[in-house]
Amino acid sequence: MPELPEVEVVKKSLKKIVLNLVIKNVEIHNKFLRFPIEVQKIKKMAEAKITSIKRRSKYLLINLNNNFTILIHLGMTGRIIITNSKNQRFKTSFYYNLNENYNKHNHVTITFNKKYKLIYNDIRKFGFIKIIKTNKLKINSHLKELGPEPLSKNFNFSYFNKKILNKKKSVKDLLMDQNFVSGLGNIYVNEILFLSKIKPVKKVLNLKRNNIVSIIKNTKKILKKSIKKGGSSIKDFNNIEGKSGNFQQFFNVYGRNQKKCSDINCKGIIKKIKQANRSTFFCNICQKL
DNA sequence: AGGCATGTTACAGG
DNA sequence: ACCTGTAACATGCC
Repeated sequence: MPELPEVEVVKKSLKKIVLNLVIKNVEIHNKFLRFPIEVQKIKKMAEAKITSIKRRSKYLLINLNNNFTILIHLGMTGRIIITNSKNQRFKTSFYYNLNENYNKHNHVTITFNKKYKLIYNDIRKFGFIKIIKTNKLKINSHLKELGPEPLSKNFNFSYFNKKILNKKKSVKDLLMDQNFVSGLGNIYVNEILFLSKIKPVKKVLNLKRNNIVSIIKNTKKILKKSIKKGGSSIKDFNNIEGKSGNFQQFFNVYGRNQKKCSDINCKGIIKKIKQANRSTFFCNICQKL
């Protein structure tokens, strides 16, 4: 579920609950995530206080007052569950199919003062948790090569135009490249290219000025709108107010194979193809090469 | 049963 | 050295 808007919503939710709490205990139920958890290292975070919570791309950074940062990536199915002293879940969490079985995918439990708990749950275990020296974050291998945040001023025409020189890849592959722009994923890239009326297989060297302008504009627009709607969820996702993210109902192409183009003036049909092993959805008429 | 899934990265080959 | 594409990771759903 998590692309930039979902991680941003999780970050905002976390800030409201766990900021300034003190870690009292860390339990590892299963250390074999994308990268094995360094058990001793993470256990040493006991007694540290959370001083700030940030997001970079799809990564969450939980800064502590002991000069360390907990770096979390949610992968495809990672979610964070926060419970209070009565083990009641705050409605802050990614969760889907939270049936009686869900807690078999709880991998890490961090207990705070007030008996609040942060549980890292991840079905497919593509996510990870690492402990990094805060002053080494800039040279961390996950973060150092990342392109600009799509919502920042650094993601602008001159940056885009300069970066695509001599590139042979398709515009979809470009936008998926976290070193070009960081935080977009398969859903939002498909949606951005629909709004920009550009065929995902179009080569970047064939992009016109107005294509670039339109991609940048639509990227910012759709991400902002999704964050405002509480993110999207193919399954269930609740934000701190207990409302589900419902941005998915605004999808124009993602998951709409063979359906009519959502532009009422267009007679097109949504097609599904594969690019770089990922599904691409586009309207066969209004998205042009 | 087989294909598919919101992500990243190690590796092979050019 | 760079660039590009592919496969792999693990689990569940349809």
